[in-house]
Amino acid sequence: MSSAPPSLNPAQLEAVHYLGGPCLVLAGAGSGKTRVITHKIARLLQAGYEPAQIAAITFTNKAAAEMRERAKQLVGPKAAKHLAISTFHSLGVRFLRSEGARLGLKEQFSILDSDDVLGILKDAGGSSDNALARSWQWTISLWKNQGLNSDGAEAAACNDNERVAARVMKRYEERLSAYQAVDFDDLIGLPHQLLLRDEECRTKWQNTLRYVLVDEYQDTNAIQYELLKSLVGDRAMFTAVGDDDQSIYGWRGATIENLRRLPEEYPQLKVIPLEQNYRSTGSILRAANCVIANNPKLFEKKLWSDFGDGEPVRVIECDGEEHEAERAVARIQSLRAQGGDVQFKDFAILYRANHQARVFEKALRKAEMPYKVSGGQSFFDRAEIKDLCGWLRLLVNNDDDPAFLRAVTTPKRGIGHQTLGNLGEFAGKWKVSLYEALFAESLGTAISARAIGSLHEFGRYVNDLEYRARNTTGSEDAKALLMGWLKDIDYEKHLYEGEDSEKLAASRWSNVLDFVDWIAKRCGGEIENDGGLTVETEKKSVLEVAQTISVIISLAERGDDQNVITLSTLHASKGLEWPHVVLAGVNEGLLPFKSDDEEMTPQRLEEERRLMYVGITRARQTLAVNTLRRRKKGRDTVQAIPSRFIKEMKLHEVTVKEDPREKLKALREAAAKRAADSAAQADTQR
DNA sequence: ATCCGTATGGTTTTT
DNA sequence: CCATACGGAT
Repeated sequence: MSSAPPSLNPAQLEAVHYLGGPCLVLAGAGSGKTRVITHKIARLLQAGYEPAQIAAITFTNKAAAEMRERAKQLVGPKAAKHLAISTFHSLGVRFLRSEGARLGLKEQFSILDSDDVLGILKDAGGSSDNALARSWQWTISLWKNQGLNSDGAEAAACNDNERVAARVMKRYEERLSAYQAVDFDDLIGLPHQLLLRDEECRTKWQNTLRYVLVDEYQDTNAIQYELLKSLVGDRAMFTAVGDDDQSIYGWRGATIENLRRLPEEYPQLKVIPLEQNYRSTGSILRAANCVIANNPKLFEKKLWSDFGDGEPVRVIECDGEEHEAERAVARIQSLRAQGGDVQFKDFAILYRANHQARVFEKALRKAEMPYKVSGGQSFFDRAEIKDLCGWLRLLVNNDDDPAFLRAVTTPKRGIGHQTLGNLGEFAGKWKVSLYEALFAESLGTAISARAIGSLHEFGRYVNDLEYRARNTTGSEDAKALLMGWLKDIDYEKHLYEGEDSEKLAASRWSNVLDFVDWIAKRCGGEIENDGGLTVETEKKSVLEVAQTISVIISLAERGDDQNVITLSTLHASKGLEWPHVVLAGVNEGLLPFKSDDEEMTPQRLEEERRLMYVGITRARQTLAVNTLRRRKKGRDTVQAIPSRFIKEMKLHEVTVKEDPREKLKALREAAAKRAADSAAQADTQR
């Protein structure tokens, strides 16, 4: 974290204490926005609001958890516990759990993730083509975010593809309601619809959440804005915190229109810019300001800090990708060699596109330096692992409906959406889980005898497996049990049938085997040779291990405490900071990114520039900007020109009007580093 | 028509 | 490196 000042600065104070009406805090990078939000929460409590009446909305679970943690330190655990700090989506879940009945949704509805949705769309649209199904998913999501249902979409469809998508959407809607399931878009869209049309409900919620704070406001999309508006009502007691210069999710539907509209729709809006930065040196901030100055401004804002100039921003010219990676490695080594307490975790290498990570990974491995690639999809996100986790979750908790749906359909066992729809309806009527409904006496009234047969068979199998999982301990037996299970459900065959490429299916199967080993190992009982001592680890049942999987996953996904170099996309780096940052591949075509088939509009370029701005402002002490002289394009290497953003940083037009002694010191250090750098570089080139 | 091989080229992603 | 696209072969 940045070194926080002992007290709030005047702008922060104003933002915290203004409770009189709608408020927009323009929080520049590193300006202490989380601090403002948490202090404002404390201020609201002081002003007489109940914790449960204060909502703070973020975009990611991680941000929400962090916010709650920070609030806890300020207002104490008791109050913090009741604060409504959550993501847009989990607020939607909470809303629908309590109000869903008004929409015919049972309390225990299921939430589908995007893989689930893809599967349903392929099924509903009768296509096994992933790309096609994904394009439907994309189109449908866009429609939903405009507030359209399938009828509206049908009318709005302007070409054949869209008309097909609209028809698929119709069937998709039917499936969702039959399964008593919603997708991520519904978590925002349905509450919005309900608030709009049900006055009683609207009043109730406006009285429940009396003050709303929104973090990363520049990332909201059109429907989130509408939801917010109906949530705060005419009283308009809210604070939006955001930075138009860090809006980098336009391609995902986020719109800075929402920032433009705010002062128009709320003329009494209080706008407070936070311009003092507590993160970066003067050189870094100057470069950032210069770059962003090329964008038309929505609100005037200029970052400054009183840390002094620090190291100048360095532009590093490289021959090609490999050379760039070598130089980055050399740079890290030389900065560490300079002494001080420079850790691996103090470094980040940031790039535009994921594939750029490869070369760096290779170079870091070669230099035996530890690193992590953030943003790369986790082992547990793979479809095959999610399938198996679905089964395990069902064993742990029979009433986990999404897990039930996943397990009952993987692999296909003659239980189709018709049957599941009926089962879902039945379960909804009697307010029981799908699994419970399975064994109900009166199920015969809702479902054909044949289907009941398959369902009962499935239920008995799950029951039996659960029993065995509970009573199997030790890794040997556990492995046998798990392999037996996979054989029973014929999962390997399922993989090979579901995948047209044999190679891919084989790699999926090998992931499955890894997963089995991973669980089995945790069941213990193995004789381990630990430093000459023979230790028999404690035995656990398969079911016990299954119970802890979600915890283990969340632990594995974190790992912020590890002392490793971070490799990350610029997008994923937003909100984070490192003492030393390397921006990789800052060349025309890559950053700003230019695709062959899409035109570079001014808006596009502006978003790319904001991306550059985000990258620059991640750095606390040193920033290196890499350019390539040649870059790989497919087979051959082509000439590459430095990004226009480099010129925009105006690194050479700097007139330093700081303490001359500071300047001298900086120069000396820079010279020393250059020497060390080129020495290290010469080394690696040997 | 379908399948397999090689060629080609490559954004960004949370819920 | 991996996914998709397209062309040649069956």
